[in-house]
Amino acid sequence: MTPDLFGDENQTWSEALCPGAVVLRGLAMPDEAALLAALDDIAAAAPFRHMVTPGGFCMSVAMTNCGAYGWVSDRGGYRYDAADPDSGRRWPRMPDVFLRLATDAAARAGFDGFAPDACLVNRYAPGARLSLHQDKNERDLGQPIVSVSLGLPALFLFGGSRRDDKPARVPLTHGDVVVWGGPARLRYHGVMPLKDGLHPLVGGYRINLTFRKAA
DNA sequence: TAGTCGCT
DNA sequence: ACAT
Repeated sequence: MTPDLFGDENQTWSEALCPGAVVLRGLAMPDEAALLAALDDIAAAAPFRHMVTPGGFCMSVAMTNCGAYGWVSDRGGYRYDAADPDSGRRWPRMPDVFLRLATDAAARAGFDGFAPDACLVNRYAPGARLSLHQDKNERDLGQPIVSVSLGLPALFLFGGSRRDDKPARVPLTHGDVVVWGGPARLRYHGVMPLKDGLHPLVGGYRINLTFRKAA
């Protein structure tokens, strides 16, 4: 199934057209205040930073992590590391409110037993973007990806298994959760440059929580 | 190619 | 295309 079949820009995808991928719109967040407070605690312990790609470019998205493992990038490549390279300390533990949200969303998307040990926290300021890429540094590709959107809206690009497959354009906003796994696990994805705005709870940013089973 | 840049 |  190719992403072309999704059709027009504003058309939402469906499980029927994209096996293994689900968008949960406005997922109920039982304790949104606790979620955002936990986010602040993580950023205080492991500050957002702009990582460098193997090509030597500074990423526009600012990142931090929580959980047993964190995704890091430098001139040596991409990898998961139990320690924050900036501090040498372990990443902050994954808050229970994060874990519940991720496992509930995965279960609702048909992936029972998801037990993430890594949560990459991406912060998009206006103009920040992520070019098309695959998540393939995880040990067990049988485990899905759970992506939680907070704050400003963004246009998510969901492509095929080849870089030159035309991506579907999926608008995502605060409270949306995308889950992909199984046949969709290695699909290319990215985010268009963020537009300016102000979210009442999050401010002038989009925050994305990406849950993975890294090890 | 988790990048950027330049030309059609 | 470029360069990692």
